[in-house]
Amino acid sequence: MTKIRGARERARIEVTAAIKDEARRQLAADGAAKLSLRAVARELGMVSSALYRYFPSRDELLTALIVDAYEAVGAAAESAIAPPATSDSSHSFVSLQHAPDQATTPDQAAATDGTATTDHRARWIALCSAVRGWALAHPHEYALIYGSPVPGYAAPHDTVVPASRVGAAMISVARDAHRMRGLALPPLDDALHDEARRLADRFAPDLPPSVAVALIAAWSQVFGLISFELFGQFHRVVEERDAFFTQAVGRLADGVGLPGPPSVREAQR
Amino acid sequence: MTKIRGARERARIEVTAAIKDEARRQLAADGAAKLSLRAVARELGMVSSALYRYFPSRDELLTALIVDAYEAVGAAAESAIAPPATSDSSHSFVSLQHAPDQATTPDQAAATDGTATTDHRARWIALCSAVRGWALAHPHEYALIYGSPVPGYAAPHDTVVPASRVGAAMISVARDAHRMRGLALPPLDDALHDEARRLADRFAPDLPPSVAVALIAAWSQVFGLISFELFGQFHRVVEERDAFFTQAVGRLADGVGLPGPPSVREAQR
DNA sequence: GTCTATACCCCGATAGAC
DNA sequence: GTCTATCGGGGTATAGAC
Repeated sequence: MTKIRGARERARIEVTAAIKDEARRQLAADGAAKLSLRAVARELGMVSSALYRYFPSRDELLTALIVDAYEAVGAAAESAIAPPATSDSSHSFVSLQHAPDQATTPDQAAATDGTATTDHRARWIALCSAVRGWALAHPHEYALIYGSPVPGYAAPHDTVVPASRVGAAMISVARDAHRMRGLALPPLDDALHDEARRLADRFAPDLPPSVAVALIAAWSQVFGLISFELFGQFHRVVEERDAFFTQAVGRLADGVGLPGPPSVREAQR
Repeated sequence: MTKIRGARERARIEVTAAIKDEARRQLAADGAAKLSLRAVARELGMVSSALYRYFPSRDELLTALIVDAYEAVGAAAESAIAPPATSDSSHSFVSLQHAPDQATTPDQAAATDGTATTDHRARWIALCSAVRGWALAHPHEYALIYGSPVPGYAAPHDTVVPASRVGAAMISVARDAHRMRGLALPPLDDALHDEARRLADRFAPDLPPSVAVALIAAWSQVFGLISFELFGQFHRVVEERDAFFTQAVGRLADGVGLPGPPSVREAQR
């Protein structure tokens, strides 16, 4: 299916990649709203009309960049929670190498060798740190998918599956914890009973409804932390950002029901 | 100081307001990155060069819009936590009327008549709901200040004080709770001891350091919830958004140490 | 699939008359 | 303070030759 058939196809794939690379470069300089086919073409030494053979419009190019970004951050999230290698087969190694840009923070490594009780929590923190690492490494692509919507651009349906990968990874961490009876049940407002059922049915059929609600909230809150850091709201406010982020997502893990080390529970109240 | 001196000044003020209004209208249509003085002038029946008498550049106009937006959302936040009227003086009434667009959610009204124990939590929820209400009513101005940074635009120092109003309001809720001994101490990672001290010294000198850290995290997480709702990530995911938001910020209140009703604590574990 | 040429739009900013 | 005119850029998209 993805097999390269001949020189023609190969060339097309390479040019397409070159166009997207240059477009990403321009994204960083001028933002998504001003992404222009002409400028991309100019920089590649092509003439603008030639680009239309690869992308039928500016919006299609934008869509390709958005999908790529969602796939990249999703891959970073997934590889951060990859099971600790069934064997050291080349397969799992490749999958780990798949997102070379992801940040491997010290905390992540430190947390990984914890006891079985803290394992799920460590995976959650590793996941969140990987997403943040990708975001810090690719701020403009992050802004493209998690920042303000691009005016006049309506995301086509192609984007919804890639967009769900990070959330799905979060759900799978909770699911694993639940399977191993390592999940505490978060409280749930009465007003959300129906919504919680619906959410669980639709996104996490094997999880308790209250966990589904807590997960969605935590999901948005992780990106709240990252967006504030990336968009400048933490400028001259938060300095030790690695530690701050790790503590914050650790507390979010509490909210989802992922157990923390005893020291945390002890300090409560 | 703000007294109108004559017809000339009055006219200038009115034209300035008209320009900003039209600019806000265009913000909604095309986004901040494409805000153009020419288009504003065209729509107002002026010629583009005339605008330069009011705003020396496009960026100055953008700055004015940003400051206005921060002031508006700050005012909404502040009036949501206004003390329950020392008397029914016209002053406090005016201050409450100052942000007519803020959402007064049912939850907010319901929570307000709780016991003294839940009072601080209710104020927190009211504050967050007011911010969300303003955001839903002014999505493009919200995107302007809390969305992706405008490419090529560097925020001048004039924006930092207005930008801090919502955060300051949150701090004041926690401060009031602390004064009345209604604040539980959140846990704090060892790695954050210094940072926590610094944050408390700088932004909330009368609050315990661990609360300062928790507040900053909660601050960013509230906007994470709002941004995900506004920027479309909750599309076909979260349906009952009022209730969802209220539950989520209620749980954030727990994280900051603002006491919740007994039912919540009971359900924990 | 790439090229030239073209139609028809947009912008920020300034000079200088009134 | 508003106007006309202008400089010097930018853009999307298509037609039609090669």
